[in-house]
Amino acid sequence: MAERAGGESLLFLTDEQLRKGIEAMFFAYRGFTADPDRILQGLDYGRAHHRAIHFIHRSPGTTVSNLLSILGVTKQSLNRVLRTLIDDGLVRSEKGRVDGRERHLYLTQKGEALERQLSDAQRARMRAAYRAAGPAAVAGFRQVLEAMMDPEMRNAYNRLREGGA
Amino acid sequence: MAERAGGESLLFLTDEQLRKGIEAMFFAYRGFTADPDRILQGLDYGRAHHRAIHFIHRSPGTTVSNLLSILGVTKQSLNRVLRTLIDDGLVRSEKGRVDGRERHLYLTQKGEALERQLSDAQRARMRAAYRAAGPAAVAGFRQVLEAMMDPEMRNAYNRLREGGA
DNA sequence: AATTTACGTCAGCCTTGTTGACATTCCAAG
DNA sequence: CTTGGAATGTCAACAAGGCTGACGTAAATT
Repeated sequence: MAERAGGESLLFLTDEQLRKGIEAMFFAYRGFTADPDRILQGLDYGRAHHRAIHFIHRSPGTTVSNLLSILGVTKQSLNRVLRTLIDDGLVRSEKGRVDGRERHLYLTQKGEALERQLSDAQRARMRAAYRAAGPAAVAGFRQVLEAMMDPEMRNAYNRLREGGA
Repeated sequence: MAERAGGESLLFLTDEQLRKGIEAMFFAYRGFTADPDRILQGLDYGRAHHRAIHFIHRSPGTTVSNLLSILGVTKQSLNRVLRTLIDDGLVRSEKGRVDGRERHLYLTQKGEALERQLSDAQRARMRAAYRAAGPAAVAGFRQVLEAMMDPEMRNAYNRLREGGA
C-alpha cells in the first residue's frame, strides 16, 4: 500500500510512523531539558529563568516586549522571573535612551556565567546526539522541526537566525 | 576550518549550529503541543491528562507504576490526573486479578473518543511537517531525537516500539 | 491635551510538579 | 500462622509558573 504514481513511497506518513515521531518528541524533549533542569534545581531557578537567560544572552539589549513575543508568555509571568533575576544580579535592566518607555535587558557577568554553565550542558548533549546521528540526519532534524513550528514562531526563529539585538 | 583528516566536515558540530538546534527544539515543541493544548483548554484538562490518555491508549491494561516510569512524574502527581479521568468516565481502573495491588488502566469509549480527537490534531501537524520535509529528513529527525534521549527513556521508547501492554 | 504604548505590579486562580503520611495488598521468613 | 517488608495506590499540603483582570506611571504620539 501507499506507493505513489511517481514511485515515491509514502510509508513514512502512516499513522504508526507519525505516532512514533510524536513519542520521540516527547521523550527527546525530556532529555533536552534534563541537564539544565538539574543545574537550576538548588539555585532557586527553573526552566522559565533558563529561557529568559538564553534569549537575553542571545540578543543583548532586547526589550521586555521583544522577549514576551519570543517566549509566548504573559508579561506578569515574565516579570516575576525577570524580577528575581534582576534582584539576584544576573540581569541588568536599562531604561531606553531613544525610547524611554522601553527597558533593555543585558546579562551581568554573573548572568553570563550561569548562561555558559547551562548552555554548555545543553550543547554537550546536543553535540553527542549530532555526532551520533551524523550531518545528514542533523539536516533532516532541523528541517522537520522548522516545519513543525507555528508560522509565527518560525518567524521568530528566523529573525533570531539573522542576528543580533 | 574543521575539516577532518578523513574529509568529513565537522561544521555541523559548531556551537552556532548547536545553538540553532536548541532553539529549533524550543520553538518546535511549542508547535507540537499547541493543537492538543487548544482542544484541552475549556475541557478541564491539561497536558498531563493528554499524556496519560496517550499512553493508556497505546498500552491498554498498563499499570499505574508502568505509566509512572514512562511519564517520569511522581505517583501522587499522576494519581490526581488519573483520578479526574476516572471520575469523568474517560478511564477505567481495574484491580489486578493476579496481583491485587496493581490497577490496570483502560480507556472507555468516551476516553477513546477524546484520544482520537487529540491525536488526530497532533498527527495532522506532524504529517504536514513530515510531508514538507520528506522521508530522508524524517529519518534524520528520528535518529537525532533518539540520540538525544536519556538511556532510560530510550529504553521506554523502544519497549513501546515493540508493542502492546 | 488626550490617547496610546511599554512596562511594572498587585491580587487571585489553575495546572502540575513536589514531599510526607498512610492504607492496602502481597510475599516471604520466622 | 503471623509478622514484617516491599510494592502499590490514595489523601493532604505546598511550590513553581502559567493565566486573567485591574491599575499606575512614564513616555511617545496625535
